[in-house]
Amino acid sequence: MQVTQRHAGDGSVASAQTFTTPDRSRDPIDLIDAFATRRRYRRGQEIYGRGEPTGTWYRVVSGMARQCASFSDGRRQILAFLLPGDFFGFAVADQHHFSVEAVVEGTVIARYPGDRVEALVAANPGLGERIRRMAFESMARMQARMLSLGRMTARERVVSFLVEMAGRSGAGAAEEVVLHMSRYDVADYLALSVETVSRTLTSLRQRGAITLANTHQVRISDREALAERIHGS
Amino acid sequence: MQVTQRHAGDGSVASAQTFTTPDRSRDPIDLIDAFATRRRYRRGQEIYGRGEPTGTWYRVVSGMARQCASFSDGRRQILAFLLPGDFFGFAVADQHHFSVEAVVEGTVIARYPGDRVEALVAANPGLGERIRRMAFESMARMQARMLSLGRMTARERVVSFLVEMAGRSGAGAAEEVVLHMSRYDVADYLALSVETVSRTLTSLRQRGAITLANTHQVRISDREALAERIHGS
DNA sequence: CGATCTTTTGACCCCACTCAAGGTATGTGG
DNA sequence: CCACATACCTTGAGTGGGGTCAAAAGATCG
Repeated sequence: MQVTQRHAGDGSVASAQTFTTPDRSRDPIDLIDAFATRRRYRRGQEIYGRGEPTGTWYRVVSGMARQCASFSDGRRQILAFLLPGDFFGFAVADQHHFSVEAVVEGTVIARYPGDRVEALVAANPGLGERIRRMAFESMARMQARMLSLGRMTARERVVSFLVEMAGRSGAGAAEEVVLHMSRYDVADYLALSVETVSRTLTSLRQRGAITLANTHQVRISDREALAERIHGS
Repeated sequence: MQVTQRHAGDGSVASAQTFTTPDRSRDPIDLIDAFATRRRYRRGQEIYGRGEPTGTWYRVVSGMARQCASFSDGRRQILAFLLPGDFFGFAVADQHHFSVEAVVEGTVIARYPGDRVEALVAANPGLGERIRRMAFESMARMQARMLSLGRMTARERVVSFLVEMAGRSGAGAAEEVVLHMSRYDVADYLALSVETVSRTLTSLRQRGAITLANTHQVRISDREALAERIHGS
């Protein structure tokens, strides 16, 4: 059975928080793993949907997820791609406003009961500090995205997406990027049409800025050429 | 002396956090007022700029501020309008990536030394919880803005802006909105051109959805007519 | 009351979207 | 293992929403 990727959601618009954890041992965040449960998801499968009650924390263990908001007319905006180590799902409201779905087959997600996290935080100030820190980092990332969505051209968005993914996936700024998500996902992340994403990648390849080993393996062959297409600062 | 409103920044692109406090007494956040200092700002005056060191918390006492990112080529994106009660300026990085400027003459800002806030949080878990809550609320608001910037038409953005401002300024959802900021600010908040903002407001007025007492006083005369232009959910 | 900034409106244009069609992966069932 | 179905991806042609350029009227302020 084929799981539909495009429009797999149920017409959701959501609200949940996401942030990344750097990997150092003795990290207070690992305390919460004491009461984690894990679950495996298929490609496109929903981890939670719009309207579901909040109160659970989640962390990507392996694979990848997308947090998305969908209009009833089909328009979709991916608010974030969630990579291993990323937390998501905490909200102040009592219902989720945005859904989260697995992007790759076999994505594993850890779940943490919200009340037990809170109890642990109350007893452990270092954990609270850690969570605040993650929240602030997540906010900074969202602000950068608002810039991108609001004031960058199609090419600038695609370039900064490639650079972002290169920086997040590999250790440091690798030149080889594997885009596990579809062009549709990229388009809805960057608020462009699929066709524009495809055309822009083709154009970057023709200009020698990138090389495409196959559809999902991008090599940044000329970082200068890429960078020069992002104006200002 | 006239302070330039447009392009008042120094070519900034920034990173700071913002969130609102609801007003209930016995709010743990008020503990930090013990070591607040206040300052008054002129219209367009910078509260802090891109590149300035972080380590201070801020709260709008009265007036209004804007957090903005500017490209060297003149493109600007306003990330947030900061109203009385809103906190801003906290960041994980050691330098601000985005500047904050006063929007209205005589805006008063309270400043709190970051290390003293942290010390207080360490001694008072309720305060930490409160800050985390504000951060999550801020994140939810940013996610809604990403939707707006990414997937809404010009009219939808203007409409949701008016509704947002009506909800934030008055108590509840007042029908009378006073836009203290310029059309340029609105445009850069919604990632539109000034002309498009102006044209859209004119169009909404002609359709009877809003009434303009003067340039900055908007009355939502037909909320239905407004709402029907925001598709889906 | 002149200078500067803000707002509006008009004319025109272009970047990115839509529509369309063909090619390429990917996966499932026989 | 192959055939078929169902995505997913790319490219082309044409269109349109919102941007740019221009100009004039309206605010605001020293």
